[in-house]
Amino acid sequence: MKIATYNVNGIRSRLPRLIEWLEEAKPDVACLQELKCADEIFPEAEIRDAGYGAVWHGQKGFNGVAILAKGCDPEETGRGLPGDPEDAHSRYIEAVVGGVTVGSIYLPNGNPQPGPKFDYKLAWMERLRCHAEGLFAGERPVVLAGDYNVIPQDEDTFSVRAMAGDALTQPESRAAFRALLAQGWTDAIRARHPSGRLYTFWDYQAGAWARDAGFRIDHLLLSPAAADRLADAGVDKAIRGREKASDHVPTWVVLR
DNA sequence: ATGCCAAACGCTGTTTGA
Repeated sequence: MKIATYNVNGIRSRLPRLIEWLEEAKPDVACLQELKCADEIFPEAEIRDAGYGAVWHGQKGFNGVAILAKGCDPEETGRGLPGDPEDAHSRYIEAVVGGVTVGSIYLPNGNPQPGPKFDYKLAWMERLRCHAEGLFAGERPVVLAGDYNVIPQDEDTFSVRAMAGDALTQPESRAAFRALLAQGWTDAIRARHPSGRLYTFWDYQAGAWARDAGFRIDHLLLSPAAADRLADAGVDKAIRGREKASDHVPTWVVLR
């Protein structure tokens, strides 16, 4: 069972690239982020024609998350991260597919920091930790996949110095990510590739792709029951070099 | 210290965000 996460950066402008990747990579489950479209204009028909059922939590202009499942409809188990009824951002959706609970996460970027956006990021991470604790306690296979907007360690960025002031590398961001992992989740890419640079994002600006100035911010966290089944994990790096590419690339695991 | 870029929105540029 192949489960992928892909921040598409606008599902309508990315649709040909998304369909192409679905046909090539054939994930059983695809968690999408940054749909940047309202619920009523989600391209359900095109995705169904490509062989995927979907659940989505959209938002006009920015944010928006979805879960796609090959040959079936994901069974939605939640939308919106619990813990703050005032939070109107569409950044979390959860579903069960083939006995695996899957969460699609679009964690706040948090820049500029310090400031209210960074405070929102940290509060969101604490809410995620609380929700993840409940999922973890269920002792079932769970995959929390998405754009975490956290560079976990120095080797996950092209330049520690360039990113020193960025919300993605702040000690508070890293500590919150570690607190989540400390519940017992497995960072699948690092479990499979303990060392080396495996970036998942390259900025559109300043020729970042051409000079391989990327970072690793798209993660798949596995509960023990899912980690026991981990067969492979990887990053579809070449996708970034295509015409009209997202600034993120698909990142995936294979579970036995 | 700033802009580099891209998408959405909606209109020939502005806003938002990464």
